[in-house]
Formats: sequence, C-alpha cells, structure tokens
Amino acid sequence: MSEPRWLDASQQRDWRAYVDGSVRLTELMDRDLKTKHGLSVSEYEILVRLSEAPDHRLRMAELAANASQSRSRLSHTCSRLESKGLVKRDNCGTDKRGVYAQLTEEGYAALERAARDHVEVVREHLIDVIDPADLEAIGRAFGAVLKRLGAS
Amino acid sequence: MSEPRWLDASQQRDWRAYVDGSVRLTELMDRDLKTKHGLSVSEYEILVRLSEAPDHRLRMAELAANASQSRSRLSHTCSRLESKGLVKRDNCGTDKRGVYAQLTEEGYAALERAARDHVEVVREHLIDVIDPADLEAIGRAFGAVLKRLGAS
DNA sequence: CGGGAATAGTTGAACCATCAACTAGATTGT
DNA sequence: ACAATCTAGTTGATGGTTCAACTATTCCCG
Repeated sequence: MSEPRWLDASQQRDWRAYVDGSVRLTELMDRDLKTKHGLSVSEYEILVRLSEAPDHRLRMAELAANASQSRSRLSHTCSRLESKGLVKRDNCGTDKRGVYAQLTEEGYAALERAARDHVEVVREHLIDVIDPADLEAIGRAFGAVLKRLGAS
Repeated sequence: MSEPRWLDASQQRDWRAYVDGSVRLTELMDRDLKTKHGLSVSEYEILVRLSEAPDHRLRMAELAANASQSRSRLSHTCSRLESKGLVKRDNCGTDKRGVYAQLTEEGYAALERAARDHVEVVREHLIDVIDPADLEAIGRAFGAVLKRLGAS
C-alpha cells in the first residue's frame, strides 16, 4: 500500500487531453458511420479486418482477436451483419467446431462506400489538424501500449 | 463526389495502432475500475469532474459538457451514482429548471480510493511505457482535436 | 404583458456490450 | 479407446448507452 505516484501537471494535462479528445473523436466517427451508412464502429472494424484477410474470410476467433472484441461480442455483431447481408457464416471443413466469417459482395461494397466517408472524417478531425510528427508519436506510443498489453 | 484522399502507409499504420491501442487501453481501465471499485469509466469521470469543481458541485449541463457525455446519459449515470450514495442532486435556487450534482463525502472517499489504483494502471500501461516526448505529442495532438471539435 | 422559441433536465424504449452458462467437437494422457 | 480437459463458438440475461419525446421553466421581443 505505497503512496501512488501521481502525475505531474504536464502529464495530467496531456493525459486529460487524450481522454477527452479520443472520447469525442470516437463519438463523432460513430455517429457519422451510423447516420450515413447504418454501421457502428465495431461493425465497421469487422468489415475492415475481413476485407484485409485472404479470400475476405477469417475464423471467428482470429477475427475477434484482430478486432479487439470478445468472442461473444463478435458473435452478436456478426449476427447483425449477417442479417444485413454484409457477412455470411460458413463452417470450416477441417474443424467441425470452426466457423468462417465471410465478407459478401454486398459487404465489400458497403465497406468501400463507408471507408470513403470515414477516411475523410479521420483526416478532417485528426490527421489534418495535427503535426505529422505528432501522428508518428501517437503510432509509436500506442504501438508500445499494444506490446505491453500483448505481453500480459 | 471527389476521390478520397487515402492515408499513406505510415499514416495508416499509426492510425491503426491508435485505434487498437486505445480500445484495448480503455477496456482495461474499465475492467479494472469495475472489478476493484464497482465504477465504470464514465461514472469515474463524473466523480473526477465534480471533485475539481468549486464546492464539489456542478450544474448538470455543465457537468455533461465537462465529461463529454450527453445530458441523457448523464441523467442516467447520475441516478446510478445517487443510488450508490456517491452523488446527490440539489435543485438550484436561481433557476427552477436547474439541478446541481453534488459529490457526497462518501463519493469523494470512493473517488480517492479509485484514483490511486487508476493512476497506477495509467502509468503502467501508458505513461511508463512510452517516451515522455511522445506523451507531450499526444497531448498536443488531442488538444488540437478538441479545438477543432469545439469549433464545430 | 403575452405568446413563441429556446433551454434544463428527465424518462422509456430500443439497441448494444458484457458476463456466465452452455453445446459440441478436438486433444491429451494413460 | 475413453475419460478428462480444453477450445470454438453461441445464447440469454443483465446492465449501460442512445435517441426521441416529454415537462417545466426562462428568454426574447413585438
């Protein structure tokens, strides 16, 4: 039960800016995707990961890890996406427990449309308003965070 | 309907690291606060803002803006906090529509306990694992994001 | 003053995430 | 081979968030 090592004033300020800014930014992206394309951020993320996978398909567990979602959440989200016709499930031949999530043509098209708008929002509210060197710093920093988290 | 200005490879990598890292980090903080102190991040944020206000109280609207929450969400969250005895509502004399959210003694004590653990998590998973200059960059960058968002 | 517009805050319903419990198939050890 | 255990994925209940609708009060202005 040692004394906590409090943040100093400048750390406090920077941390607070990050918390507030990222909350507001996520909110904005969420509303934007939802109103213009009927997708939540987590649905969007799923589509992105699938689109980057070979044959546009991934095993559920891999997809969950990839998109930083719990398996349960992925299952629900995937059902929603399936009922919208953007994804379909196939079962895996080699492992009868296994399920592939497969991006449909329609899903790919929806993603392409959404991505165009999305990248514009990301530029307009983050990338174009900060110093390029600061974006690199952000990448470095959160890369380190991921490495730290992965190790635990 | 112009061509979207896609991100280049390095922007893409940095942006992705940020998205993944911040999702995972928030998740971690959430679970930590919830298991150790029975508080969600948004409840915690409310307590923090109140603790920083004069007399430990704020008008609902101001508190909502401060904590980047919708009024509706604040209303619900506040009710929960109230039923836990951490906050109480007082109505405002000068504006009969107005309501003050007031941090209770118990609420302040709970916050103090939670903050000790919380700062440790933030250090261990972000501040202590990144370059101090990168933290400053993060602060600068998200400060700019907030400024951009505030202007819209 | 008085009536319309704006503001403060709450409420309930629908929606999404989380957690624990569950089914079914694979793996391991003896 | 077979029981114990582990992994893949789903499901349903619970609780938090969002959205639209609502009440009550204040502000604005002719």
